[in-house]
Amino acid sequence: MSVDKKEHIMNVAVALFAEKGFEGTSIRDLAHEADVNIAMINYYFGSKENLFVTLLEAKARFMREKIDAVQNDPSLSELEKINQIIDGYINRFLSQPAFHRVLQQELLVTNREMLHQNVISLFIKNTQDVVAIIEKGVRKKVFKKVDPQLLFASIIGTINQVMLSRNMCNILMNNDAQADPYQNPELKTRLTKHIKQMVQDHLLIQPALQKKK
Amino acid sequence: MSVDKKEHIMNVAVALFAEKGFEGTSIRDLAHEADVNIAMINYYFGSKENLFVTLLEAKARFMREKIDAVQNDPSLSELEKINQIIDGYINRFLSQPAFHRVLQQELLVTNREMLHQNVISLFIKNTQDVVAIIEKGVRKKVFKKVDPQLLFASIIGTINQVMLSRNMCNILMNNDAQADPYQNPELKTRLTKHIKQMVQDHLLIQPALQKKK
DNA sequence: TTGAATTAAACAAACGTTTAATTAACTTTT
DNA sequence: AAAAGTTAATTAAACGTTTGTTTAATTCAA
Repeated sequence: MSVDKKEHIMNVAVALFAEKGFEGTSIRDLAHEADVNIAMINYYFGSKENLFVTLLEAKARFMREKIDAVQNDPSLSELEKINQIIDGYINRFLSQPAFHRVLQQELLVTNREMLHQNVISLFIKNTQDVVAIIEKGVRKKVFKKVDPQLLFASIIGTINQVMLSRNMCNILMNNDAQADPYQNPELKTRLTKHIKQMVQDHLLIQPALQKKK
Repeated sequence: MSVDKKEHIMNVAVALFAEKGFEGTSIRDLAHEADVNIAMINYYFGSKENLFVTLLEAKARFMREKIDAVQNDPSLSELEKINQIIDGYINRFLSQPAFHRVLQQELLVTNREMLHQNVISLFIKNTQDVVAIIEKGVRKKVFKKVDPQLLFASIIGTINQVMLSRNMCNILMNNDAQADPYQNPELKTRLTKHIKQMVQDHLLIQPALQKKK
């Protein structure tokens, strides 16, 4: 019963933080939206900031699995690994747009230093892993000599750009303004196809291979 | 005297909003940091929200020039136009990191609807123009059949990704943690080279042309 | 002397948090 | 199995701050 309620509060909190930001969301808002007493939030989480940290830690665990699995699979070529990582990111980001929004906000705002560092450390490991895969491909001469860090930035940045604003995404996708683009399976299809094609064009030495679709 | 002071307040406001967010910055903070009386902010701008709008409108004017100029230049090829637009975005974003951060925050937070719409409308026109250039290149068969909207998202998204967090950018660039990466000319060089190369690889039909560096 | 610029002080409202009292849910004792 | 005891969950109310904004008085410049 108590665990359910805690989780319920956290889910409402993600939605509100995503919409209004951390500072913009009051505990009274949150309590009202979650239909619990104001005091319950401090009772469960100690403080508003602690609720945020708890929330981050709980959700962030699900973020590392894919890359770990891909990295240690010897049967995959470097390009296949990159492609699977692209799939992984698209799936993860699109399936939790509210949480993703909260993370992005925390990256942009630098005055809550501890939270900021927490979020950044989530990204560092992933960056290093992906960069390592690209560099291996370059050494093997299956990839051109690219800028691995910035190519990673392009992959993530493309998805992030689409996730920046529901409104802007609808304009990009030619949807009507009220729609939720992240529920639309076409977005995932287009995103996946575009990013993979772009990365492949940029990485592969023999363009002939590209035709083997 | 009064114009100088107004501008001074706006400059301090951009810096504070960028660091702490709009809700996270109090008028007292701002007044103290700008070394003016608390009442002066409402005296000049009417309200905190109005200060924000004024700030947006004042800074956003500088954002449209480049694309307008490029778009109507008949001497440029489509690829040259794209390349110049890439230069334009990189220069603009890197030269005003604080303001850029404020814009991004406003895109992520959706509860101040009017401001949100204001920021979005800045991007729409640019998106449409760039998409039109790409589509023209595709019709002329100098470009492959790409996804113009998402390619634009990749260009902007790559720069945005690097601008997300000073801290994360330093990790990407192998700088020490305290440095200001946006002052480092190497970032601009790397970004420009990477994005242009990637876009070119993705767009151009004849890969032989790429070697003509 | 008139109007704008500037100030310190005060305003109500909203903020995160805490308190003290009450209810609910188990444990232990009889 | 009922009663007593114990801990946890929940509540309304209040706490002291801080918030954005306004007022009324004062200084400054033309």
